[in-house]
Amino acid sequence: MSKSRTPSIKMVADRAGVSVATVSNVLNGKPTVSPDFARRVNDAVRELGYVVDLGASRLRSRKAQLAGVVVPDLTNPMFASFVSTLEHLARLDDYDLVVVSARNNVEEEADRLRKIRSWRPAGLIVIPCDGAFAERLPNGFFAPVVLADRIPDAAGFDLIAVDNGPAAGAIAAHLDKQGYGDCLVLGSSLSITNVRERWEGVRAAAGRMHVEMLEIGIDDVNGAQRLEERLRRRPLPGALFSLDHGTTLLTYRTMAEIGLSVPADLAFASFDDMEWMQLVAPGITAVRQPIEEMAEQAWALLLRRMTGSAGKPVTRRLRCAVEIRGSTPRSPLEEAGNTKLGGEKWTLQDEPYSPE
Amino acid sequence: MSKSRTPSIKMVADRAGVSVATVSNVLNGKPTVSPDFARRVNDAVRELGYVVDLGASRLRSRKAQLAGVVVPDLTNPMFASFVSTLEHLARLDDYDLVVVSARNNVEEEADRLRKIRSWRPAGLIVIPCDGAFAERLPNGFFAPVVLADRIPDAAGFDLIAVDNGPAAGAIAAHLDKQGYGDCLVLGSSLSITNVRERWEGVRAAAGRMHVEMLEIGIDDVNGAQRLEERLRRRPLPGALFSLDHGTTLLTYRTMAEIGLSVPADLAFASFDDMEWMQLVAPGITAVRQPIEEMAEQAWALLLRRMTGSAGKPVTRRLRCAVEIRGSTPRSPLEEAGNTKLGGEKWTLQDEPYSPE
DNA sequence: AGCTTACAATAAAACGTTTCACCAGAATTT
DNA sequence: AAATTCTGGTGAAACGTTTTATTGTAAGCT
Repeated sequence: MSKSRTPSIKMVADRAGVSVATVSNVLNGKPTVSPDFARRVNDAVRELGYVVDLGASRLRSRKAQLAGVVVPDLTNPMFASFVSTLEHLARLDDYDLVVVSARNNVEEEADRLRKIRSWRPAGLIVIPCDGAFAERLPNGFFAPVVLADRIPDAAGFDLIAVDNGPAAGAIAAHLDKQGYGDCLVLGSSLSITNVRERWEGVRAAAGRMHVEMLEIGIDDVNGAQRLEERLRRRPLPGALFSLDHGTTLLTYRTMAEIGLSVPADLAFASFDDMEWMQLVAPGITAVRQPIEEMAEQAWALLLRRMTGSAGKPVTRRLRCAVEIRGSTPRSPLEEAGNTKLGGEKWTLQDEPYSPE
Repeated sequence: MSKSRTPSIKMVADRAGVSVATVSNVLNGKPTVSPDFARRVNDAVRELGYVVDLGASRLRSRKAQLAGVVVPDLTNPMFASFVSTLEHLARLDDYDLVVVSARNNVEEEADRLRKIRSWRPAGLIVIPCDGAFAERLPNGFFAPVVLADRIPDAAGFDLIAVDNGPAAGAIAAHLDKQGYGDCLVLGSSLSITNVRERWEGVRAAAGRMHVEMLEIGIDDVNGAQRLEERLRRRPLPGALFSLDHGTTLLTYRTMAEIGLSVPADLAFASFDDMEWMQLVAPGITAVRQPIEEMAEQAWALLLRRMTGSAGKPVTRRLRCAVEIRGSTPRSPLEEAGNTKLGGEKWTLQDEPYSPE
């Protein structure tokens, strides 16, 4: 047997009896090649099972067709579906994607960003771990960067996000209108800009309802304990509003462990709508983010930037939908048993949102 | 301003006043370099913000330090956490990962496999879409391949999977022992080898319980309709056992829409334990797969193969845990109200499993 | 018939690295 | 002091491509 290696363009050229340049021309669809030669090359390619070496190809041609994606956590279903959509879109435009997760860790994110430069991507889509993203971006990074979902402290970035404030405000207004006197707002950390925006949205729209915020961190045992203590103290708040996915999970589990029941003991709403929230009874009132659309817009924008469109940084806010379900019934004191699955769907009206 | 480009090793060499070779030696920690020169090089690297070009580096050194990962669907939480674990492990061993999703599509998987060769990975970890994986692996592929989770029809692959048969059998035995007379087993498709193994495990362990299988496909409206029709027909089966995540989701939602209640109308169990299954009331009896361990074993095995360990293909079966919860109470006819959240945990005994 | 144009194919340079062979000088041995 | 071995450093080749410039040949024009 021949000492087989993965075949190179040279081996193809030899086998087809042509020059390397001709093989390259055929493979890249250059028009100046006769049908006869093209056939011979294609045959050789097929017989050898040749595929181009991306590294070498990119090195020489200096065109990347490669984008990097950095997300805080792949196991979060929101981000997973964000990545999955991006992957699909990128493929349609003939781009490759290098995806990395920061595992909810700021230093790891910085590390990944440094590392991803080695790939020489033509652009980057990043969902940053927190607002201080700008500090972690390597200084000599030239490729365009589009941020998504989470809002950076510093200006000057392209940004595709959702209207956190108004959407959270819609939930607060809903709770207020239903007659809840006070609402305990829960979130991982106000250092995450989204959580901050949501909390501010709640305060702005709370009306007569008294609101209060409790930060419980990410995977933080102390935070979890503070939450449990609060839920064991009496009187309970009339409603709970959890501002992010991780917090919602923890809160809901804690309530179950303590034996609190929704909505009899308190109402419950969540930012981030997950699949199971319409499977539990009663369904959980939640803000649903247009995650696929976010991916689409982010990709479209990055693609424009990668193909040379200059211009001022763009900020776009996408509109969330609010799903009203059984966990926040009209009047918590009088009728506490509306456990109908699912619920009416209420969409934010189309009012313009102007960031900053 | 200088016409800045992303800095190359040559620019570093110029700035440090040394040769390119020396820069390379410093960067790769070659011992034969004086502290003084090393410092100068490191300074220049820092000032320029230089990072190596992975493509060029790999091209010349011919050592890849790169592995590919192909999963059927990133939005499936199981696979997402599989990938996330792999990513972490790979980083610890200084490997890069290229992750792609086949989006539950056999042709797309074939396409991705072809494409991923262009990266010249040193190895591949694949969770195949179905058993016919071998046909889709490009013929001239030399790097080692480790399959995970799903069992291929053809032999000759390294494989890390779970003990589908025994685990599913344990659920069937449990249902039988609880006195359910018949069980409708649901799954996406028997063309997925896991589903087949599980179904066979059920049949082998069903005892006196009558079992029947219904395939409902993946995102298949006809299948969904067949399921709904069956659930509207009377008499209902005593128990439902769903063999994969997607099917569980669909089934549970359909039951809710029809107005069937668990476990009053029928018992319900699932292969694949998801977070929400202990959040709903009653909790859902489920088989929990050791997904992180699967990733660990797959990586360890691939790493061995990539670093030259030859030898016969290895098959390893990991043991699943069975979580008994309120959805499959002891006696469905007499006591139909045990809706306690959570439940006792039952682990498979440590009997050897031989996959021939 | 001569002279330009157009075409098809190729040789060779280049991309950013790593590695190999080599070299000058210092340190050691004889 | 001459001969040898180390030592720390460098020039140039090589990796697998794409691209540019160049060649040889056939066709089109006076």
